[in-house]
This record gives sequence, structure tokens and C-alpha cells, in this order.
Amino acid sequence: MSKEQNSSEALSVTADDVAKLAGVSRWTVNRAFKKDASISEKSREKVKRAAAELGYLPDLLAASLSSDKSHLVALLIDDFANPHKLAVLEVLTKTLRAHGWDSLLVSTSGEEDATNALMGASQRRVDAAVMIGSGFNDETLNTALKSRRVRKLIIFLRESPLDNTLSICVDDKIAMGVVVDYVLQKGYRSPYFLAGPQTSSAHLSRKETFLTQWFEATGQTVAFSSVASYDYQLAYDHIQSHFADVGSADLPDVIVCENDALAMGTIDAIRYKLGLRVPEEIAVTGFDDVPQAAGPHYDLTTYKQPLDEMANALVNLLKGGSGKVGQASTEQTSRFEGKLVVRTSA
Amino acid sequence: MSKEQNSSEALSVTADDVAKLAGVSRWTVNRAFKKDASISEKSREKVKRAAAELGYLPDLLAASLSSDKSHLVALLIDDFANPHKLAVLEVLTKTLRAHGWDSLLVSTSGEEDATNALMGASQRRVDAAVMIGSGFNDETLNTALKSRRVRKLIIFLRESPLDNTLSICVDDKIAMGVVVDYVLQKGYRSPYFLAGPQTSSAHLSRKETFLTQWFEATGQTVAFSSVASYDYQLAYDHIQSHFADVGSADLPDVIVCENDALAMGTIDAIRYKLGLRVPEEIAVTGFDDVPQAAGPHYDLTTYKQPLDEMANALVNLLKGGSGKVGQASTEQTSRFEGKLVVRTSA
DNA sequence: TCTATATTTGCACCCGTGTGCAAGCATTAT
DNA sequence: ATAATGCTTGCACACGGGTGCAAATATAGA
Repeated sequence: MSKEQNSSEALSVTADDVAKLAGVSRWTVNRAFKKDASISEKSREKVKRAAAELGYLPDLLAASLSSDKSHLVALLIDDFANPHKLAVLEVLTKTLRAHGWDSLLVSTSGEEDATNALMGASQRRVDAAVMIGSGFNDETLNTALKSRRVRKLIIFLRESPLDNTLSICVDDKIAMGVVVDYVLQKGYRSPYFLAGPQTSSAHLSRKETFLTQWFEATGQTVAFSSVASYDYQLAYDHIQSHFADVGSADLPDVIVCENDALAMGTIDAIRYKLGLRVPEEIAVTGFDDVPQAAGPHYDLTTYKQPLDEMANALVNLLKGGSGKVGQASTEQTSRFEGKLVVRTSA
Repeated sequence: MSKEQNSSEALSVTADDVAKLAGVSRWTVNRAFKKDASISEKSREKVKRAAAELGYLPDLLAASLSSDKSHLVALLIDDFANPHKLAVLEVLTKTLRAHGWDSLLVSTSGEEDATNALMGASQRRVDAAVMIGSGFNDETLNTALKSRRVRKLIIFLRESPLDNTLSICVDDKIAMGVVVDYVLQKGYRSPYFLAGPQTSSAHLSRKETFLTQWFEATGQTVAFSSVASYDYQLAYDHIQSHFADVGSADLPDVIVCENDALAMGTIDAIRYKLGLRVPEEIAVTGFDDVPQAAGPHYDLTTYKQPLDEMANALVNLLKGGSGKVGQASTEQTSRFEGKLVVRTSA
């Protein structure tokens, strides 16, 4: 009982209470908590002291309601199988919080489509919804966009399929260029590309970018296949069955994977199912640089996206500016340049 | 410009607008959206139709403000290095959402302590704060508890150090009992325990439970050490340096790890640094059953926690009942029983 | 000292919904 | 037909703080 009272007490302290204690009006109390409010240092001190005594903190719900700014951002994720998402979540929540935003985590994988999730987010008046990842197909995004129930819709880590959408991602052209150059320079001549789900039609996928650039550089076409999701196990099974009966002469000398999850599955399939050595017989490259990629087992050569920089770009977008610092806001897609992390897998 | 208008239009549809269109009062509109409200089917139909036409959805912010129930739960995480957290997040967000709660994701690792994060969460009037993981030390939890700014504080995946705290976790006694039995049954006689950070003093840690049970079963004490966080790399470095100069006669025949992250680091250190085979020369067990543990490389024998069941228990706690279904609410800690997943690492 | 200006403070009204109660209506029993 | 009962509906008030403006106070200039 006393605990109950305690908790309600602590929660029910309102600006009025502080005002009474400090001997000022409620509005002065509010100003004391606003950054650039017009208030004298003296009364701010007084208010802060009273607030501390009562344990008062402004109620963000009420604030959001009246100001029409929730300082809440919805993070929509459809793919929890990829460990990279964890790093993304960490960077995003920390960066957003550092700039005053809280993160609403929404899983869209189970739901019929992302539209439901967006509706739910909009009911919380989120300032923006950030769609992280790749499983969203064009159609989903389209309906999501048309039913504009969210102030800002931002596609993160993926080229947006629609022209009038904000998106923050790595520049695949540059990234794949770096990979192509590296693979060529290492002397590989018959690459194979393992892609994830092919959902976007409006823009060139990473796979297509690689294929195009390889063709431009060598005149050779590249064999490829794609699995239904960015999943270790799927890649493992696929590589195993796909190359099980292939003669060693027809095997690729390098498998370029669209991300690390696929690359790790690929490596294990090569080693444990095909019984071949990485990189001596088949080399492998990834994309993302997840923590496990650095371990001695995979020791994966991979392309690292500048997550911190991209998270900051997101904050800039939220603040109303453009995605990239110091760039015209007409830019709808902000592309970033990462760097190749060279290890021993290729 | 027209896009801008569109979005504000969609967002500014209020219950009053719907009421006008449907020819009823605002309150009838609200009732149409409440599950067990007293309203005739006829007017509910009418309202729903009007609402659909206008694209109306009730504003959860306003609802939270006036009802004092936010249907928001803060998820506090301090350790993004552990891939297991991703699975936990997925289960929690999905389960919570299925029962009407949204999840506020808060990272506490960077912050001075969890108290700040709790304060932030309380400003959003979260119905509960769930602390996931283990890095929280006793002191942090204590101050967090005392400054009761959150309606409910729930410790997830960890025994709570304080008696008057709600906590949902696996029953370490049973779990370690299973591990001890298995290890003994497989014929291992000189185990070594690798633990994570030792933060809780009030309750027996997993390590101590194992040590005790092993002693009871064999009369032998177990050597152990602990690393500063549940981190692959830390485990890798530690095992490598710790056993580098140990003669093979003095090596353990099995290393029991407090979780999979440590186990994977341990396995790689054994293989790539000590140059020994797993499990022939040193076996390894983990805890959690992360996705990678199932891969052919680690193929880890590990203890799997019943996450779904535990997430449901969390929901029950939120609904005001006890953690475990059909159990007295006086129970402050709900302990669950997982199962050992036997693979080849031990 | 008195006015002109800058700074600080107070206030009415608004944000969009929930709660409990009272009035309205339909249904059933007498 | 009338009264008793139950279901619907409407309403005043509350939730806690933001906004823009007007009043009050402090500061500066002459």
C-alpha cells in the first residue's frame, strides 16, 4: 500500500505543484525546463530546486499532445535474423536519444504488411517512421506512402524504390565498385553472386550493380542466385545444394555475398559440406561487417557501412534539414561511402 | 505542398469530425473503437464507416494522457554485443504488440546508469520498464527502485537482486542441474567455468550455482574466471591468454560458459589459438541457443530459455496478474525451465 | 528622474481523448 | 396501456503542458 502511494505520488507531481512550491506560475515552471525559453536565471534556479525537491519531470505525453511534436521515432524492422540489425539498433537508439528522440521499436515481420505497423506508429504521433532493412517490397512501401499517416517516412539502409521518398543508404555503386576492384586485384576471375530477396524493381539492386560493373570491367557475366531472406541457414542450405554436384572446374573462385549473414552461411557450407577451403579454393566476401565477421573463424573480408554517419544524417533529416550535412534538401536519397575491411576470407 | 497538406489532413482527423459525419456524438465515436463499450451494433457500424472514410484512428497520446495508461513498455538494454538480445527483442516486441503494448527501446549502455533511462521512460508514462540483461549492478537497480518513477519495474532474464522486485528468468538451479548432469554423464571430470560480469551479490549467480552443484555431485571444486562483459572477443582473448601456457595435463576437459557469446569465443580460442579440437580435447557448453550456435562450426550444446513462455509471463505481469499463469501474485520472481539442446560441442 | 526599450511573467485557450453520471430510448412484464 | 428494467447516448470535467499575446517588471538612455 505504501509502495503504491509512493509510486503514484512520484508520478503525479505536476508543474502546478512545483509552481506553488517555488512561488511562481505554472508557465514559469515550464520555461525553466525549456532550453531557449525567456526566463531569468534566478527563477530558473528557484524552479529547478523546487522541482528537484518534488521529483518533478515534465510529462512528455502532455507535451507531445499540445505541441504536436512527440520526439518519438518509430523503428520498423522486418528481419531479426540478421545480427547486423542489432548494431543498427544500437547506433540508432543512441544517436536519436542523444538528440532528444526516443525510439519505438516495431517488428513488421509477422504482420500482414508494414502498413499496419505504420498506422500503429502514427497513432502515437511519431515524428517519423524509419524502415530499416530490405524485406519491404515496392507495393508495401507504395501503399504506406499513399496512406501518409506518418509525418516523415525514411528508408534506412536501402535505396528507396520511389522517387519522392527519403532514404539513407550506402552508395551501392561505389561500394560494389570497391568490391569489384578488390576481387579483380586479388586475381579472382569467376565470381558468383549470392543475393537476398529481390524486392525492389525501381532501383538497381546491389546484385545488379555488381553484375553490371563486373561486366564493364571484364566483359564477363556473373552467375548468381538469391535466397528468400538474409538468413544464415538459407544461405548455408542453398550453397550446399547448389554446388553439391558441380565439378571443381565449374566452381566459382569467389562468392560475393550481399551481406555477412549470407557470407557466413556460405563459408560454413563451403567448409563443412563441400569440404573445400576458404579462401584457397573458394573465397568469400560479405557486406556489413558484423561483429562475428571479425572472428578467426570467418575472418571475413567485408564492406563496412558508416553507421554513425548515417545515423547522424537521420537526425538531420528529422531536424528538417537534408540528409547529408551541408547539402541541398532537394536531395531525396543520401548515399554514403563505407570502406572495405580486408581480412583473410578473400 | 499538396503532399504536406495531405499529411496534415490525415493526421488532424479527430473524433469530432467522425462524429459529425456519422451524425452521432464524439463519445459514441470513441466507444465504437473500444472493445467492451456499451454501444449498439448499428451505430458502431455507422461510426466505423465514417471513420474509414476519413481515415480516422484514435490518438493514443491523448488517450494515454487522460486514461493514465500508455500501453507503452520501455525495454532497457545494456548489452548490444550479445546476439541473443536480438531474439529477445523480437519475441518481446511481437508478444507485447499482440497484446496491445508498444515497445520503447532504450539503450542504457552508454549512459551513466540505468536510472537516467528510467527517468526518461517515466516521462513517457510507460506502463512498465523491463530491464533486459545483466550489466545492471545492484546499486543501479537499487536507486532505480527507490526513485520509483515507473509504475512497474521488471527484471527480465535475470534473477532480481532485491526481494521486492518483479523478475522473470530461467531457474538457474534447474538449468545448471541439467548442465551438471549432462557434463557428468558425458564423462567430463575437470570442468572450467567461464562467467560474465559478476554484478549481483544478493542472489546466487549462475556460476555459483554450477560450482555448488558440481561440488555436491563430485566433491570437487571447479576452477573459473569471469570476463567484464558477455562479449565474444573478451572470451576469446581471455581463454587464449589464460590457457596459453598451461600444460595439457592441467587443461580442463570441458569449459562451461555462462552464455553462447562466451562459448563461441571460447571455441574459437581453443581451435585457433590453443590449436586443440572441440570437443575431443576440450568440450564447450553455452547458454541461450543463439542462431549461430546451431551452425556447423560451433554446433554448440547449450541451454535454451523458453522465451515465448517468458514473454507471455511478462504480459501477464503487465496485465496485473502474476508472472506465472495460475500462480499467486505474491510470487515476486517467476522462474522458468528451459531445455538442454545437445549438439556436438560437448 | 522620466521615458523608451528589453526582459520576464501571467493568462486564456487549445491539443484529443477517457470517466462517471444522468438523461434518453427501447424492451419486457404486469 | 403503464411501469419497471436494461441498454444507448450525451455531457461536464479532467489529463498536463504548449502557444501567442498582454501585463508587469527590469534595464538603459537622456
